[in-house]
Amino acid sequence: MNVAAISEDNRRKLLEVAAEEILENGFQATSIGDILTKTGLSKGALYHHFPSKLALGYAVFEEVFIPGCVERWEPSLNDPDPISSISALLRSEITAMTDESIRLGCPVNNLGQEMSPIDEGFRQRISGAINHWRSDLQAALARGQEAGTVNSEINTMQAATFFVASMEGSIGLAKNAQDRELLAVCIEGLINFLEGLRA
Amino acid sequence: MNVAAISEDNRRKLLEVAAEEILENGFQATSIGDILTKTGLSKGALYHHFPSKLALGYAVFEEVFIPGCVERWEPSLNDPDPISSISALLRSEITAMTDESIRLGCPVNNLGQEMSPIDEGFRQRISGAINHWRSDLQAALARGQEAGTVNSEINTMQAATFFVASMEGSIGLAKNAQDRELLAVCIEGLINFLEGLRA
DNA sequence: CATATCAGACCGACTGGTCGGTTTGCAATG
DNA sequence: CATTGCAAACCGACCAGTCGGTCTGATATG
Repeated sequence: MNVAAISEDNRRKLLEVAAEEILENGFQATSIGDILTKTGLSKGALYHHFPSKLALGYAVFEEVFIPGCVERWEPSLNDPDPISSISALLRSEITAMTDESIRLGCPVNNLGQEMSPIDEGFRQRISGAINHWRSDLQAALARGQEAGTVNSEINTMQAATFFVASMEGSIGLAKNAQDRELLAVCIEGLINFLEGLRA
Repeated sequence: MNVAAISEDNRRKLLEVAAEEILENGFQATSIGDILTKTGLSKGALYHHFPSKLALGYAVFEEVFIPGCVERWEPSLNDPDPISSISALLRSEITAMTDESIRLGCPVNNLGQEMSPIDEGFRQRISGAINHWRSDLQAALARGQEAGTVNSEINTMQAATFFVASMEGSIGLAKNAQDRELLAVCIEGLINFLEGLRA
């Protein structure tokens, strides 16, 4: 492995450990020192790759958290019958989520709730990602309307927005309670909502 | 004003300033020093009234955040037609909330999202408060069923739980976007949901 | 009524430790 | 031999929390 590859490897390691720490403790309470201990790297390495803790946080968001979300949702959002495929995705999440991921909640929402009021850089990135999700979902519902799987009379943007809000709220409730059953109850509500949008 | 009253006054001042700081910065990022500066009191005063920062945080939750929530929701939860009165409450919140309160979100949920994974004391208090809210809402819906204002076939606990999740999610979305219009769109979804529960 | 006593309320300097960030220098590599 | 990549020592600021001491006013006593 050449030097450039090793360097890139160290950068990824920093990003991924930082992501774990931020998910566990929040951004502000995440310690640079802890990240270094866990990676086995030094301050020099970290500040070689990232100019500041804030820049590291932004990079974690863009290069770890967002790709993780996109990967999970993309298939359902391109399905001509989005209601069925999203319902299936939701149902699978109930059992697929680990206890840890229930306890830690949604990385994007966590960061948004913590940082939006106090850092405009985070807020814009997170708000942008959520708007992206909303409009992708809206587009999926609109395509569903054309394909005849979604009721043509609904306001797709309103439905997409409410869905995203309820989804994040559901994950948050289950996170606080540390209770998979509560997640299941909320997802049942979400699926009921989606089914109500059918043609 | 006698000594005991002044002392109690200082305790309240500490609690209220601490509440503001926690709401703005989160619990972990709240600095004891900042609270002291804003109150004009000293370390001695704070640690005379509260044994630790954590104990101060618990007291803020129980004596400031929770009473504020209860006060707002209690009337609607005792109404024989909860769907109408909650809908009215939600509609009034759209205009009644200040820009600042949109930016800062729900104190209880903020604290829950931040502290649940890392402090069991906070988690249990917050989880308890949310369960209380859920079961009060469930009871209100059940009374609505008896009074004939709520569809007798719905699962009241499931509806109450989904409502709470969606409500918190809606506030969170608007907080992140710092956008009152987004709050209005989400609340429209919430009201649609409630109207769907009518007898 | 005057004085002594004492406890609760409070002050602020100080402690050990952690924070994010900087600097310096060295080893490996192209 | 110049550059990249990183290690390690180091910096000042700030953190929560402690502690010795002071002040105030209520109560007990003569």
